[in-house]
Amino acid sequence: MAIAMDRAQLPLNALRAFEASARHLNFTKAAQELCVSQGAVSQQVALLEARLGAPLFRRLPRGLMLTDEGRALLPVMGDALDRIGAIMGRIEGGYAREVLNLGVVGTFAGGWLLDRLADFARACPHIDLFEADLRAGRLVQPFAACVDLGGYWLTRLMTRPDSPAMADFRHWLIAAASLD
Amino acid sequence: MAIAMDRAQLPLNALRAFEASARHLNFTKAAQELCVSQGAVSQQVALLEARLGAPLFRRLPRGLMLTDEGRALLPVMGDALDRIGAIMGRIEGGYAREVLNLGVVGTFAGGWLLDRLADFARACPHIDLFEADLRAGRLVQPFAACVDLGGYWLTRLMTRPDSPAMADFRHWLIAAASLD
DNA sequence: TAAAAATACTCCATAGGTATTTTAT
DNA sequence: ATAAAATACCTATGGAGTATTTTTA
Repeated sequence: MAIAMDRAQLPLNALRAFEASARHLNFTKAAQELCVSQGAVSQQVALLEARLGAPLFRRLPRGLMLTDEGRALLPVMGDALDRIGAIMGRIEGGYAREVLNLGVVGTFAGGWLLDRLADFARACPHIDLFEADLRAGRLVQPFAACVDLGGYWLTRLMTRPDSPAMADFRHWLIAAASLD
Repeated sequence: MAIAMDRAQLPLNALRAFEASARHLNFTKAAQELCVSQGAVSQQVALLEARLGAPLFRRLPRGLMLTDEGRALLPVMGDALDRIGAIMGRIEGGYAREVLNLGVVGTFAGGWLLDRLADFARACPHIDLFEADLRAGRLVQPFAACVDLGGYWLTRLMTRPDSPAMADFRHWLIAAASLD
């Protein structure tokens, strides 16, 4: 696995411009969505491509085509922006008050636990957010899984289990089972 | 579910400043990590809090404590930046050439499929990236799941299945099974 | 040839720096 | 009293606008 790019250096605005461009396959339409000019989007994408050392699009007379690199980048950025937008909307709307954090091992999450979490979500509508880190020893590490259900998230937690912020989570539950 | 914040308006740099601050629980250390001044981080976080209409930290004499809102935001941002940094590193290193995209329904992915994908990854090391959208009719919609295994990703695809970009994916496979 | 991207040039808003004050225990 | 955050003020860079040229099927 290649070294991850340092997050301090990530050109986040350029990545957003890329994501919109890749969805529309058209810089002009992306610019409209982002409320900026076509030239601005073109420059941001060019900057990103320069940083990566690889083109993300092939420029065609009637729009754009994704390169393999662009094709790899699009779903990651689309997903990231979706999730960020969702949590921002939740917080803005005052719906991020109660948090349940959950660590799960193995195939447990897909069956027994998931059923019960659906019940739990119905029983405790005031608890808004579930987050889980799933690790499976028998697979190549690191293993992680994340699950969305109905606007609630089972997504990975413990991204950095040694972070001081993790010491203060309200609930901390580790569930482990071997259901193979 | 609250309305998601428009991605064009997301203050991405402020969100990055928040994420570093939340990990360190300290603006000064976050500033060092980001190679900017303490005042810059303080201002960015204040801007973000103003946008959200909610504080993300409680300021203490010896550092910071996350509010519920901050606690909800941190794992989302940490995860997003991890994933973005990883894919950027891959592309930068020239490891994003071949892409296999995969849609999966139900509990299929956790068992049968996952075993075979591990084999597949060994057999086809030149295919770098797997991506999957998992939907389960019996759960509250929308349901999605994503799985990381060993630096490869099974993460959700079809974020926007109607996007023109999706028409051009190299492989498109839908696997469905009822293994309950 | 036509639609859309690249580019050149300019401008300015905003992110950031420095220095100082305020806060909370 | 002290460590760290907030603030004030200033600077400068990078993001954005407009207009034009270039690209390529």
